[in-house]
Amino acid sequence: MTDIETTPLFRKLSAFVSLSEAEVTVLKELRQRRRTFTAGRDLIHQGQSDQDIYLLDSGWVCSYKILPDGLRQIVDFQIPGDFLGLRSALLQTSDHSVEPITDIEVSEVFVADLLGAFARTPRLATAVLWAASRDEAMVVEHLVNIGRRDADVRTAHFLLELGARLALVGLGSKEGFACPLTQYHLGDVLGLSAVHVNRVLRRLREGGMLTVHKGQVTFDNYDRLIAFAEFDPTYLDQERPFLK
Amino acid sequence: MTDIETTPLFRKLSAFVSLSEAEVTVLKELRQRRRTFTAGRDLIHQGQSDQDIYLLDSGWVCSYKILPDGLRQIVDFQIPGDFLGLRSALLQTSDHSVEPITDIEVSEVFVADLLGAFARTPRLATAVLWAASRDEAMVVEHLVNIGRRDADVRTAHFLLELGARLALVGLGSKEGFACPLTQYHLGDVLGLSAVHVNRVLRRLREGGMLTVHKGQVTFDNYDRLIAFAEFDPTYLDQERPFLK
DNA sequence: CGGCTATTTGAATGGCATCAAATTGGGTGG
DNA sequence: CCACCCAATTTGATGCCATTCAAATAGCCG
Repeated sequence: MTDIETTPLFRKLSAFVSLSEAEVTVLKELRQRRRTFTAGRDLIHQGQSDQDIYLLDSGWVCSYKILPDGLRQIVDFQIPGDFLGLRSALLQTSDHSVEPITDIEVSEVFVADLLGAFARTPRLATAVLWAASRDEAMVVEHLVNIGRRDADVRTAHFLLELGARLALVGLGSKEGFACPLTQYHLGDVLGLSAVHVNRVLRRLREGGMLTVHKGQVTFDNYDRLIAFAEFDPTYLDQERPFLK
Repeated sequence: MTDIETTPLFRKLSAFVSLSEAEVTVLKELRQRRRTFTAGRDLIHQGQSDQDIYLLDSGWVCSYKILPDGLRQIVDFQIPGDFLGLRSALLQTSDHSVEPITDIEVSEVFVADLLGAFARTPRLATAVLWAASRDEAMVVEHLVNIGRRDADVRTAHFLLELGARLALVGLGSKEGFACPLTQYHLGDVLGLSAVHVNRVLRRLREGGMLTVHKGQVTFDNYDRLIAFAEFDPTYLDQERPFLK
């Protein structure tokens, strides 16, 4: 296993709380078996109970819900350093499914171990609560996006936000980012049909704002794009650890 | 102050973890000044930083975001026992505003006290993490509702879910519940115009499913309604404490 | 009773979905 | 290396759901 201080989870939690030697050790011991999953095969099924928690080491996954009529809504994408199934474990039953978009590597974490770690190192519990709050803030922004913005602004805003998240872990910049999502994925996350996503992307491209092509999102004019999308670029910033 | 064991927060956390005598004492000591706010005046402003946390004792509030063009999206309603501003405090700046819908009573909780309580009684931290997960699950369900259901089903589903939440704290039943929301509130929470909400409510009424009148939501035919709304009535159930 | 807010209804517009079909491109096996 | 296949992308045509604008009615409070 690589040195923990370079892992995405450590980097993420460090943004909130300066972890002590002992806390890092606890964090390290949480990780059990390393596992890999292939793209497209669900890791967690809606309705499943008592499944384990995973920590995403590499690759992309999405959490989604399926409605009775087969429509799908993607709630969020997870990138390295994110927990998979933490909420499901706490609530004892999964309210959503989780599907790998690319092949992924995860570390298994046992629920009992995690709760034990919280008991022994409370600052870790607070740090995980912080991370959960950050996830919730992203879902909330997503909700507003779907509820109140039209398709063009919504799409631009979503891609900017995804780029900002990826930039935080070194996987993107103002130029753009590598993106394995299809137009079907984009439709399901944006609450649009894939056909309409295609038209939206064409308008954004012809407006000189962004291009999506061959697994690459390119911001052609970053400043015009953030103005158009009403995007707040400071949104995900976390400049200083909160808990000393 | 009333006996803590009858407070909504205690009832809620007890659904997840059996609290010890010592933990109850800590919970009791968290509550500082009791304050009241009048309907319509924001308690927390979008963009504000370093504000305190409140615990809602009575009344209804909503959390919302305002877009640059003035459109509003209500993210969630809070009812007694819910924290206000917990996420904002952890993230150090508020990504949303909070407005009382009715006159409300809150207890002030200092951030430092709460973090201190987590350090001394880790089970409390886990319980609050559980409560936060439950809140996130509700936001996720709301997201799916807006993203993928048409206006009629969306509205029916939302009112059923609100009724279920209220039933958990003794404020509603299969018959219906008292509801201070206007059609503007419903529009802003459902991502619809108030005018269209009116038409939707008429269709639901004429379909014999539910009636909204004079601050009262009445489920005229509960079974037909849950079938129509694709509502899972077990959704918020929490039958047994998870942490012994 | 007057004034305000919330509700209700109508008519016209438009954004997005749906259905259908053509085209592109990557991957695979012969 | 080419032929083929399948998935993803692209474009057109049509219809509907929800918005917007407008105005009337109902209900509540001072």
